[in-house]
Amino acid sequence: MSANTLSFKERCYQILSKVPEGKVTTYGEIAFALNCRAYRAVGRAMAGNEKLVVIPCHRVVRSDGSIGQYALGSERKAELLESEGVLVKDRKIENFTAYLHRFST
DNA sequence: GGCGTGACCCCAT
DNA sequence: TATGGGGCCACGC
Repeated sequence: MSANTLSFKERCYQILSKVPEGKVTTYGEIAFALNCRAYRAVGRAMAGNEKLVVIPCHRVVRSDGSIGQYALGSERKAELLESEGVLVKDRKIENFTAYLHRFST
């Protein structure tokens, strides 16, 4: 219920918060977890993130395995992912599906 | 109240 | 395999 009172952005942050360190997720997965197809809206929610320090938005990548964009720059995002233990090759995640975290059991 | 944009995704060529 | 075009939802003006 309380989750329903949260805005779309807040829900995105909550789901993203469920992603453990060393793992990554995709915009589509987050949208799917919200029972919506608003993958665009998820990106917009992250783009306007003012909780950059609180929300690990750098763990969100594209379904292609590409890093995608980032508030501090895609390069910075890659550095953070590598720091998390995720192997990044040419701005793309190696075996990214292995690091992909699924919200459904 | 309506239009355009965006840290995207999928399909067809 | 790479490139282009269309479509989805939420937010700002």
